[in-house]
Amino acid sequence: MAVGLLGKIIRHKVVDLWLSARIIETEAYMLNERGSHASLGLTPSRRALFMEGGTIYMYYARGGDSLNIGAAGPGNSVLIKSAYPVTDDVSGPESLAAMLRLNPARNGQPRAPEKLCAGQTLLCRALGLKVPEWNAQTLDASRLFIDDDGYRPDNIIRTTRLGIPSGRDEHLPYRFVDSAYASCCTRSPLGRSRLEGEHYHYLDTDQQWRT
DNA sequence: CCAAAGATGCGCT
DNA sequence: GCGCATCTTTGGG
Repeated sequence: MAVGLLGKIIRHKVVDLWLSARIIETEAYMLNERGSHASLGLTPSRRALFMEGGTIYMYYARGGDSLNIGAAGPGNSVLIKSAYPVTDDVSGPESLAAMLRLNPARNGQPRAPEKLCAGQTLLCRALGLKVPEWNAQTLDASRLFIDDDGYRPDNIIRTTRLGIPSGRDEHLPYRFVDSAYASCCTRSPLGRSRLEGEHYHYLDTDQQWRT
């Protein structure tokens, strides 16, 4: 599911505008694995992780709102980590302008489009997604949904998730990035001194096709 | 009630 | 790559 969401467009309606962004980076989290919130057990703030597949789980990460979509099976979910703003027939220039206003840089200046949704909390800010409004809710074609315009990533990078402390299954290769947008994700996996085969892999075409 | 710990972001080097 | 701001959740006293 984390791979399948790459390239899809997430759309959120704010007042009378659809705000849209293409998903370029995702991470998978599983119930039976130490990196996930679900593995910490069922509490009121984590209840959405144990609801029906498709339920939205939002939580605060270091002060900002973060978006997950529940997968099949209790406790499994996909964290939407970064995206790239989309302007098309549904979201015109005024939608992009609204996103820029919702997520200005710290100094108040507008961000470059490449940086507007380059992180899990930045994405939520740009799309106007808030924990109190969307946690434990379901997708809704009239307000928030995942769209498919036919785009498919040519190459997908598979690597380890960010921010997982050691001893918490930090080695699991559950982070996925559309390589065409690698420079616009949370942190590029393709830095100098990052080696293909050691720090990251490209997903087999075979594996990509199956998803 | 308080301290500590995050599935982070930013600015600086 | 590192330090620091940030703010909610959680668990212990």
